[in-house]
Amino acid sequence: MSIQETIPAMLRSHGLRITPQRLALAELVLSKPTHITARMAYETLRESHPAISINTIYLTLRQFESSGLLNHFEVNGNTIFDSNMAPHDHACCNRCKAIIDLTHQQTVLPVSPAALEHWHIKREQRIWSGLCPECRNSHV
Amino acid sequence: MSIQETIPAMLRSHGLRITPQRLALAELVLSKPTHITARMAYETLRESHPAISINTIYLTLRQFESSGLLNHFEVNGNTIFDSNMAPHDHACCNRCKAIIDLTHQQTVLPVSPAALEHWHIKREQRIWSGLCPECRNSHV
DNA sequence: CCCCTTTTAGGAATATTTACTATCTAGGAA
DNA sequence: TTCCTAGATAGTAAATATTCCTAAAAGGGG
Repeated sequence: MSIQETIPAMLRSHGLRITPQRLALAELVLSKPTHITARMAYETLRESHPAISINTIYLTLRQFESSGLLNHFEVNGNTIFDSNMAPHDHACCNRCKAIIDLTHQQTVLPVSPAALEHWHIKREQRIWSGLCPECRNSHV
Repeated sequence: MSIQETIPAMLRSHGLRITPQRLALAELVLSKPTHITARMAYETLRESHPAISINTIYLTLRQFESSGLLNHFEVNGNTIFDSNMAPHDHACCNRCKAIIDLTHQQTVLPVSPAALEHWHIKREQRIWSGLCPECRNSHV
């Protein structure tokens, strides 16, 4: 999300109508860098929008992604939607499922390999997986 | 799969009993570097083992992975089992779903970031996604 | 305020993966 | 070789995730 751009303005600038459901979902996931599943978003939004449908959640998340407002990745059987659009990588704990961001300064610059020169690459993702410090220390 | 090691010997050395189902699956996925889904393995093995259960496929693939004979990754909604145990990365076409291997010589050496120094990292994966040359050129 | 197009909710369909369980079998022991 | 037991399998059902379909509702430009 661009600095100083309101959520309604952001939706409008991507040609998306302002609806209560869309606004609520955008505020939940787009107002700050967030990792969330469709199910988690659904459970959260049901508190304020009891009639909201999970179908709408999926549809709207896909729209946000097509509009370049979100990315998603899949790990440990979950589809995670990520509103941090700055280039970064992830580390995932296989036990507690925690996911942390790693900036490219923390890793190394990604280099598109020569073997992909005729591809049209949209995205590069890197995932480190294993046990986070807490899970590593709690009994194996 | 170690060079010159037979499939039965490989199963035995990992404490896995030799059964017709397990042998067939091992020959399908472990005898050469392979990308395969559980469903694809099931459909293939049904030809030679009509009564085989997809349950067995899932169970056995998980056993192979626990034994260090396989890895898996998730992309485009599919869980891909990969018997190439040499360090490598992947490129996936979002349209035709093709998946190619990229050796680390083709990319850059992965470096475990300092932020992960207290983690117990088991695996690092990198996925480039977009359109492969063929899909890129066929009409958008 | 009207109208058209988009959006939504809800139900159903599909696909994937796991759980449960009774039966079967591989392979070591006798 | 035969017996025995732990491990393996098939089948069914269940849990979960995701998409499809459709009628009804609603946003927002004119």
